[in-house]
Amino acid sequence: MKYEFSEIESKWQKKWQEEKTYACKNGDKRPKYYALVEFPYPSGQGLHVGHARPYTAMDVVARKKRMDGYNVLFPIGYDAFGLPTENYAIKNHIHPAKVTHDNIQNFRKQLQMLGYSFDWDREINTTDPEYYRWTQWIFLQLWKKGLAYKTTMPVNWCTSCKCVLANEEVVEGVCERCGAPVIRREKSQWMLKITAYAQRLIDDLDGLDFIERVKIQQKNWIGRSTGAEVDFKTTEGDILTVFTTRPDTLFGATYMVIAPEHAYVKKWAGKLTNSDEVSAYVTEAARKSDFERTELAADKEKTGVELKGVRAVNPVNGKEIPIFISDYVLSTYGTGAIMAVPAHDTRDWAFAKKFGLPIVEVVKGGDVEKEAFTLKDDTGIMVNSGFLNGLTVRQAIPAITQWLIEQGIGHEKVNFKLRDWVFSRQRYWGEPIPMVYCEKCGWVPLPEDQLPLLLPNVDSYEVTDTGESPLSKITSWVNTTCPHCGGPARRETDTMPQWAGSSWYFLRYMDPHNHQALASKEAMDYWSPVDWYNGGMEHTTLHLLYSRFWHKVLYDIGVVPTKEPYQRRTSHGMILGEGGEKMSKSRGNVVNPNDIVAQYGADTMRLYIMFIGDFEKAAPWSSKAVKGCKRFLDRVWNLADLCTDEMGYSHANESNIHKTIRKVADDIEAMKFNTAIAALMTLVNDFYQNGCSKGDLGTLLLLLSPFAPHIVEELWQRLGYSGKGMACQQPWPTYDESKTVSAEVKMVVQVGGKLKGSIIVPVDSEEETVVSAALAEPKVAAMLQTMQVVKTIVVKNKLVNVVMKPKA
RNA sequence: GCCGGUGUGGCGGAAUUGGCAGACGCACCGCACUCAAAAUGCGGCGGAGCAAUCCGUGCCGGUUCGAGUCCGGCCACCGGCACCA
Repeated sequence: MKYEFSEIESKWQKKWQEEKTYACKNGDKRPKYYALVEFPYPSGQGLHVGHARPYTAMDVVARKKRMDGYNVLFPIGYDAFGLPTENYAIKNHIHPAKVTHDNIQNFRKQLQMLGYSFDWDREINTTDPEYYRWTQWIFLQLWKKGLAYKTTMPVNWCTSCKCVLANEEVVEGVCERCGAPVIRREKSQWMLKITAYAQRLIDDLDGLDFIERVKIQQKNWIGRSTGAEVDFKTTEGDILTVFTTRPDTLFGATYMVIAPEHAYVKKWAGKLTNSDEVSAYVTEAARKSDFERTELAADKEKTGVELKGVRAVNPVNGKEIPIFISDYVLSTYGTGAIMAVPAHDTRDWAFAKKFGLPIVEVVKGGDVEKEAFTLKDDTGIMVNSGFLNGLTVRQAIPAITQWLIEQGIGHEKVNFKLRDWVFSRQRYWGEPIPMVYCEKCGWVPLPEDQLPLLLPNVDSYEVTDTGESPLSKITSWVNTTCPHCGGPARRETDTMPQWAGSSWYFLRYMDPHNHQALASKEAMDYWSPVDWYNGGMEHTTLHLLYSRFWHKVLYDIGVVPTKEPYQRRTSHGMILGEGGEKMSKSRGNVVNPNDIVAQYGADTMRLYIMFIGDFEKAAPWSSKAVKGCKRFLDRVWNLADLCTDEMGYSHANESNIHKTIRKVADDIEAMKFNTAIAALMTLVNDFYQNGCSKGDLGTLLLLLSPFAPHIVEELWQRLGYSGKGMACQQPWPTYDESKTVSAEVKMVVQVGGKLKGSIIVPVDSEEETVVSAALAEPKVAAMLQTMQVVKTIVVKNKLVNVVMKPKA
């Protein structure tokens, strides 16, 4: 009897489809478990082995949880709005909806080919008007809460996509998606006020089971820092406010710097004696792309111009100090102005050295002529600082802050690096923003009963030269009436970014066919929160942060029952090409899951992708190693012919079976899928060694079923177990703790920590018994001719270490 | 520069919480089966040595009866942030 994987796999996949084996029910009495994977973008290339790793992992988890007795929600859908589809549509003159539809067909087929236990009745698609109706609805709620606003500001403009990007989408000055340079451009944009949630996005991480690196990366991205705002009087009689995290160094502030974009540059323009030089610098700074700025930042070469004719006054000592403009000060952070303390800040130090400005040491502990002394702890003592002298930095910060408050010129202040989310995209294939502009009433939201605002058909999806969305050309759609006053008005023509639909999709799965709400209250109460969400690290500061933000807003307006959407977040490593480099079309090292399934079957594919290595780390694909997994399944298959008819456990394997039941369960929970499979392989090797009964094999099949469900169902049926139902519907085997240990144990004998041999003793033997057995061990006994025992260390059931010294 | 992570055989990787380094798999070698090969089964497989033994988890030092694991100091690579005051 041969293992015909291809027939077996289609047989069971068909049965699962027909019987809806993996459908789950809202409100079921069993405890719920919500396992989530990041839904794919249905690209034309189809499913990639990079998808198979996290999807298989969570499928294993979902299948295991069902066997543990949970009502498991394990859904899938498609994040289908986005640029590649639109670009493909433009090139081939096919409607993006058609492209999307075809790609989804292909993805669905591939996902089913791998035997994933998704509940296919809950499949969603972000481009479906019944779906994006609620994406638009959420936007309206954000508007009502004052969290959506339109403003003109310099934005990141991708020169190739001809589209605005969020800060999160710009990587090293280039577009994250296409790699083209990003320039800054003034544009009127919809913005979402994620900054209003900055503190809560940090604080609420505490109660979550996110892997630590995700928490840290999110915290760094949000970038909270505590300091003070300080007002400096100027010779113009106005006030220049700065933000500093080092108010303790105020006595060392020998000059000030403001960003080239700072409003005061214009305000003081008339007073400046070097206005030509200043405006030249401002123009030059504005001209620089983000890429050039980033490049220059790398070598830290400082540039700047003094604003001659205007000076500021240091409030602690009354000294007049110069004011510079320089692009090392960012207009978007703090107040866009700083007090420069060259002795204790490396950037200010470099600038001061270049421009010959005074460096005044106010914290003793370094050599400020050589480099800035920046430690912010108790290492340094305040000097040259009047009433602060003698204090440590940590003591000086509250002291000076108190003084600033008393003087009425400053206060404590918290700042974040996080900026508001640029939400407009000048493209066709996205959710229309349901807003209307009326000359009389301003921006007016579409009434909720007019949702969904359908994406109109256009003749051409080409981007316009002016950088406006293709929608702007459809005048019949753009021109409308104001929902407020009934007068003529224009629709917003920008669409939402791809992150919109994915910010709430996990809620729709809970109740995907609801026409009254994004999901019913009952459904959300039952399923919330997602118990385990696995996804890529690349989404940590984008999707994961955005969806936490939206969820908190929905929580605040009473729509969702929990503060946080996801209880546990884990992340998988990348699958690399055979040589260890990234898989890419250009390198020609892409592995297509279809080929692996055709050659070895879905079960081998699943098993290998889980066995390949540590789930959290990158792992190179090996076409040779795949065979090892196929060989293992062949060995399992052949056991059906070798096993005895006995229904219980055969004695020789019993303790190993109990141990393996525990190990596989523990390893799945800890994402150690590779060692879970190794344990199953060991057990199979034992079966070959010691023989196995039908009962042994039945248990092995149940343990294997989350990983290789098709072969398991087939063997389960052939062994005659089908009266109990399918293997995937069985409870997880139980183990007996007492049977995981054998009656006797091998203990290691060491002398001075070096391995000398081993002894077999009954479990939990007394120390004296163990020690005398150890001393009788031949090698140890031989050593005792010339040595004497100093002491012995016994680790229960593990080892004996005898410490010796030469006989006197 | 800052934050996080990782360094273990020819390769992918194991090793509760300081207790037999190299589980499991790949590759390779040997044996059985075969006319032969493949497949399969069984065995071997860190290095040096005939052996007893010695050496071995990126490098240098330390703590400990005992260190891949803990501490101090380096090096290399990967990921994130990057003039955030």
